[in-house]
Amino acid sequence: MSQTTLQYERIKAFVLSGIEDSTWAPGARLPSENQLASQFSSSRMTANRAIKELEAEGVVERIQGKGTFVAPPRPLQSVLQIQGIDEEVRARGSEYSCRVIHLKATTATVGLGQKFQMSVGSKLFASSILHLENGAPVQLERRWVRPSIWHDFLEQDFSERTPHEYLMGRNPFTRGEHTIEARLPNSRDRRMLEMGPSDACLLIYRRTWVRRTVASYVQLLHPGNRFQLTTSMTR
Amino acid sequence: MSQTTLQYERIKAFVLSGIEDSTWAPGARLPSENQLASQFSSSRMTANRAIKELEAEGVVERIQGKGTFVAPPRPLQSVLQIQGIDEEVRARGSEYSCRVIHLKATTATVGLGQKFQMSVGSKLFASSILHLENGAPVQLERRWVRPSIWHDFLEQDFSERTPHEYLMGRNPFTRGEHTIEARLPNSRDRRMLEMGPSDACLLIYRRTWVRRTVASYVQLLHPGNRFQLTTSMTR
DNA sequence: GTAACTTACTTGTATAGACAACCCTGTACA
DNA sequence: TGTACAGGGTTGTCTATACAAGTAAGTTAC
Repeated sequence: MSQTTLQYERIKAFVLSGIEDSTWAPGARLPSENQLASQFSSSRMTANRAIKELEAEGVVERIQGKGTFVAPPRPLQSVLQIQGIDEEVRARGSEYSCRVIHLKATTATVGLGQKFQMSVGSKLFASSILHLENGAPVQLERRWVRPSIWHDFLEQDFSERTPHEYLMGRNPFTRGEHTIEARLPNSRDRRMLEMGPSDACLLIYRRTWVRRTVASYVQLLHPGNRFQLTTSMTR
Repeated sequence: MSQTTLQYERIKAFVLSGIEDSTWAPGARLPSENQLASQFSSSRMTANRAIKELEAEGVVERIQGKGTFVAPPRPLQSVLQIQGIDEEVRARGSEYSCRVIHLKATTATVGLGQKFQMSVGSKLFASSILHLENGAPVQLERRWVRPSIWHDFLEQDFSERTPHEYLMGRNPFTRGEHTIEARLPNSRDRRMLEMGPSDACLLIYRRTWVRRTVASYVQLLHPGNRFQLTTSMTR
């Protein structure tokens, strides 16, 4: 083993380059573990590790008894990182501030009851916060949380620490779901976000789970001319 | 090995359940491979496999010479699958149809030149297609592609096969980037999408790369009341 | 002709052992 | 006092082997 590079890395690189330069097209069968092992004078376990990692990376597919095949190209997946609006604003080099509109206990309406999978009238905590970038509103956040998960939600000072930060610190979400749509704001929200009469809103709904229970539901309202969502795609 | 479940799966389950019920908190040190191996009367390689898979799944972190530790919770990532609008419509059980507005050669404006990283006036192919769900417009697609990558773009019949399908079949994207915003449509687009005067648009810009060159740029215009983007989040 | 069996090859799992690379701590030495 | 070293524990890589399980094709028996 006087090789400077690792054995399994060399085998991975060999297979990968063969796929890159189309020596093996998608669906084509690759050399077996034994063939690779003898070609690189390694043990089968080392070839196995190399190919198994390529499988985990989605590059190849393996079928017991048949062989290893180049995986077909998969659809692109777009990833958008969910971080706090305050970090996002500061990351752009802008000054962040916020105004707490209200913070109170309330009861579940029909819509909220469905979202939380709880009966109408159950207790919920609600908050409404306006987030500003250099003094201009960029997000109106309406949030409902399940009291049993964050019982001291109402005692927080959200002008110091955003709800997002507080919730994540206490009980990190384990799952979430987004819905994004565009619409015109009602007159109250338009005034709040200081939007012109012909500006549209980007509206994001986010529902999060802690383990198996719905933990929070958020509506994020953005002025369309001052906010953009960007994501990047990879396979 | 008369166990019905696999050894490495049993070890993984053991460690995972310990993390789930907070026996080991984030940052805590897990038993070493040798300890796990003797506890499960397996070989160290089997314990190694179990823990290495947990590392690949992001559950634990390993430091050579020190040990294995419970990984801190990472930010949620939201994934939205990019598929053709036709598949999306059909997946909802609706009838898909489309109208090709135009399909022609054109030249790069200042904006397009920047997007494609090419000089103003360079040749580009352009298409404009209206996608309908049960006869109602759901997406107005304006697309520009680099001729050198898809030289027979203009000869395609996009009423038969969508541009997305054609492009992916010929030269699958290797990278992409999205921008999402909300705005009111101009009167021409509003007519085209059969939208009411108070309906907003969800506007998605998508730029894609094939290897290192910008390959296509798309504007997707959706009527806000007939279209929603949904995504799910995982760690 | 067809069904059952055999054989060869594939991947999947597991073992026992070896040495390397790295971290930490305690100890001996200057 | 401070530095160098040794030892023991940890993960990282690799070997050689074994058997199980699945696929495919050929062969035999009926």
